[in-house]
Amino acid sequence: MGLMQVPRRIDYGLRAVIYLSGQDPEKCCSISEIATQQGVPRKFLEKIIQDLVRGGLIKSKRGSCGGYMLARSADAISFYDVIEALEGPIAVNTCLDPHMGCDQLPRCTMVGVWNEVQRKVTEVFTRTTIADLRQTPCKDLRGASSLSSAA
Amino acid sequence: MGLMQVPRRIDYGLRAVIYLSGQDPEKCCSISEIATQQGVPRKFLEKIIQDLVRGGLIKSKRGSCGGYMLARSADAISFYDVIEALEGPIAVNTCLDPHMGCDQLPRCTMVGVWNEVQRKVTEVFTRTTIADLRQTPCKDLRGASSLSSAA
DNA sequence: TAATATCAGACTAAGTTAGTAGGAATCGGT
DNA sequence: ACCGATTCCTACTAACTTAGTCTGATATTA
Repeated sequence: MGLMQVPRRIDYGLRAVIYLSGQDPEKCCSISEIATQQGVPRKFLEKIIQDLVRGGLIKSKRGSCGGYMLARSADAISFYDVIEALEGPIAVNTCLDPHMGCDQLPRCTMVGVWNEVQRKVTEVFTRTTIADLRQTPCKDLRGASSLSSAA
Repeated sequence: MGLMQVPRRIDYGLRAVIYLSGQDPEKCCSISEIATQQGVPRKFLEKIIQDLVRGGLIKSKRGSCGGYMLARSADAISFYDVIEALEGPIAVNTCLDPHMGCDQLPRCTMVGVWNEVQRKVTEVFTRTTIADLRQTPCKDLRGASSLSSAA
């Protein structure tokens, strides 16, 4: 079910970052707090957040009263930053993966399409920042989008 | 490797349909012909093409001198038609899947983003027809796209 | 030093993907 | 009527990925 579907890791990671963006910037939030607030399995979230720490998006403080906070302001963190820190670059088809390339390139006519899709997806994710997502009500967005996509 | 990557099935299925679109519309092409011409494992392609037959995109003729041909003209078959026949509808995140929905909807702020991405991807795939892909040289497309995306 | 947290790595169970194998049904030509 | 070519159908498998869990080490504060 669900072609081109984003993995749970990314959904969870984004939720965590969004949650942190809504907290006092000086406050440290523990894994348990984030996990319960966002409804994400605690141990799983722990690993995800580690990747975000290594990726430099989140700062951590160890020990008692430790926890996590954003490494920079929410409007300087894009959706794409989170996605890339967790799963690496987007590659809609293997032929766009710089490591592999297209085996039958001269005759292939699809690369242009994959490229266009990838560019559009990347554009949205790059343009959207975590700050954009803080307070927007969801019901309106969803109704509007699905109606306009149906039209 | 490769977030949001399209499965091989779809790549192979598209190649087959594109190949058929380049043949005489009355000619029946066998699996072996398509497979060797497009460099796709034969038995695997067999199953994929079956799905396209069931989806009504390809007509088949059994028996000796049998084979496959497009069920309708190439400009009436979109990329999306092939994709959907092989893998069902696109759902960028589970919360967009009508069966599941979003568990934490009132507080969720991401649905709008997923929706926008999905709409754009779907738009490209719906707009592009198999006929568009027949003769376009690939090198030009690729060079142009990657340059403009880098800019 | 005790409690509380992050950090690190191995492990697992279930599902998906990419294919293979073997054969039954069907058709054209002789 | 038969033979060869081909589609059609079902079951199977090996490798990989995903979504977690478990155990424990390390660092910090009180």
